[in-house]
Amino acid sequence: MPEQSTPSNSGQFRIPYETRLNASQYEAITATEGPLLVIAGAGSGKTRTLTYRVARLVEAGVSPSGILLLTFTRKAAQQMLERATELLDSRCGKVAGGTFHSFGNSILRKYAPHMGLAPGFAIMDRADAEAAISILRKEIHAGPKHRSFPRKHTLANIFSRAVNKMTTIEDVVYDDYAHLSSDMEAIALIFQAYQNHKREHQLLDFDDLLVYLQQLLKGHPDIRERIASSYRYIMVDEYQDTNKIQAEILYLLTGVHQNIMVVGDDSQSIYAFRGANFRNIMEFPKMFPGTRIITLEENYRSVQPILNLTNVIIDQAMEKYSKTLFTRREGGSTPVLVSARDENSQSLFVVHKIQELIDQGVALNQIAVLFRAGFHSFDLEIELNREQMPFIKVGGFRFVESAHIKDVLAHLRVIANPHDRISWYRILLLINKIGPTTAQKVFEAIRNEGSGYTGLLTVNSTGGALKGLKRLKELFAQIDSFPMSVVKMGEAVVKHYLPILKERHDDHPKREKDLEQLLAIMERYDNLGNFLTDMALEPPNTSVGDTFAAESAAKDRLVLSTVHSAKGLEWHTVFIIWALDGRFPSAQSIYKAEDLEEELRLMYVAATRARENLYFTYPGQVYDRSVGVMLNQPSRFIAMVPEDILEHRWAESNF
DNA sequence: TCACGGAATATTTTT
DNA sequence: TATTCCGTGA
Repeated sequence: MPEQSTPSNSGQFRIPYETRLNASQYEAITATEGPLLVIAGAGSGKTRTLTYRVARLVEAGVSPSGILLLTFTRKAAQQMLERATELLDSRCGKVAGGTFHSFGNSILRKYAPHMGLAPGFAIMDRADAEAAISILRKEIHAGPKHRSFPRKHTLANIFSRAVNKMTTIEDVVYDDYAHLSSDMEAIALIFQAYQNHKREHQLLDFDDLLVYLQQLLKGHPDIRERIASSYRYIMVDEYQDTNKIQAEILYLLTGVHQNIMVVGDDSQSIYAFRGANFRNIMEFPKMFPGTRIITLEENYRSVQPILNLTNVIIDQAMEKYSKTLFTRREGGSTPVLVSARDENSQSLFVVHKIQELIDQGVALNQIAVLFRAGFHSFDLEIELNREQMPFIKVGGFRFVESAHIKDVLAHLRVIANPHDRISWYRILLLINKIGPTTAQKVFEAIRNEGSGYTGLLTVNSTGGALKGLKRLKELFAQIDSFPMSVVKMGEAVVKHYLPILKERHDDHPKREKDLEQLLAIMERYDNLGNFLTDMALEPPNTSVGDTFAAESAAKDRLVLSTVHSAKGLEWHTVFIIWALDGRFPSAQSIYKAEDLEEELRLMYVAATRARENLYFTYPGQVYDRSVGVMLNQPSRFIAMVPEDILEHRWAESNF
């Protein structure tokens, strides 16, 4: 019962919380009742605070299943709960934790019928959504064609933005895509068609998980009460990156008790493109009157010279809660800005410097190279391979997005949901002599059968497609004939798919290894639906290639990461490459103050990852064809920083 | 109806 | 830089 959880004497606790935390952190973990906002600067022990708070609540006797910890990735939640388990005991592992999306998923599975959904609804990832939009786009936009009608990718962005900001398609187009306003009607029509499509096929995209959850809570007071009272203590990490729907969900969830704690740093808000609004954090006290605010300003991560620089960076922001980080960590060297002749010389500089660091005894996995966009590391990856330096790449183009993985997943998805048109198309188009028209016909036959992929058997194929279709039929007949474990189904599909893989991709040995990895993951599942949901909702974050295998084992590898994927992490030494004006900030962001501001925060996030050493590098003389200019200036966020805070150097030309 | 080749074109970031 | 679009030949 809640009364138990507000003990005033710390004597009953086994863990000496007060000595393990600083005064502000301790205040944050003991203020368990009522709304609480923690403004936590970079490296100020945010994760530590959350972890200890979970442990203390559990130690105080709160039922673990009554605690909800919402984080940005499932991994973040897992790590915090593991850490809490180490601190206290295994009860902490029973705390409910995950992302807003995964929370939405689990609640909706339970209450699906109340929302007119089948409990077995499927989740569409971004690629699925775009594929569906593409089909609808062609149907609706069949009329007079002009070249600049938005692509599926742009349409998906517009739709998602409107949903996450809880506004209309019209508003989004006028505000953010003004050049498309002449296509307003068609865009709105496609959006309607997309919504209908999802409804008809029992499909939910990422945004729907939030929308349906919000509607469920809002429209069903009885259910809301039940859920709200089952989670007595709610904690939210990275609150600066939540959007309006998420804020509303929290509001609805905490109506009963108001025991909500959110942690965040407005200076680290970097997901506006996804509808996140850093003002959420400033509005929290208005949403929850009586909010207690605690600020964590002591930085435990970086040495003073690094903080000097990061403070200069963030001082350029127009709008922020003011806080100044300080550290007691002494020594450390001044961050360095390195000019390189071209991209390759930048890569060589980084490789060379890393070798130096290793010689000095720095572990490879304590070094990270960060960049604005996934492809910025291509050249460096080539050099790393040449030097046989092991690395793992996080962010950018991912494992599950690669064609061969998607192909295999599509086969599994139609087993789980025979009405999955997108996956059927994908499968059928893999077969020689089958194009869109034939695929359409086959799909109609399957749909008319109703009872699932047995409909495939009714297709009497003609012409060249015969052979391929026969193989496909055999595959499904085999899977259908007797119950199989998830991984056995996977093996059957892979066996069927291998000849196709070999024919279509000249680099098939590499891709074959990826498929083995996929099978290894499947072994952990005993339910196909759960496997597919996880692959959509929480796919492995690492990029393609054999690096993937090592996800669990903490191997000694260099980390390459997008800045977004580096959020919350830290390393001994950090390199920020492509710190070139026009790349970081990106060229398309410099026209809008808002966008530029987000780039600035992104640079701040990147720089605050470093504990001891921080290097910025940029290649001179890069031609940007999209803008038609030569880029040769360092990022405007650091260009004017004086030498005593940021040392300027040239990469030696013999690299 | 499919497959292929050339031209246009838009370019992060992620649940 | 790769994807996506569009026209042509089989």
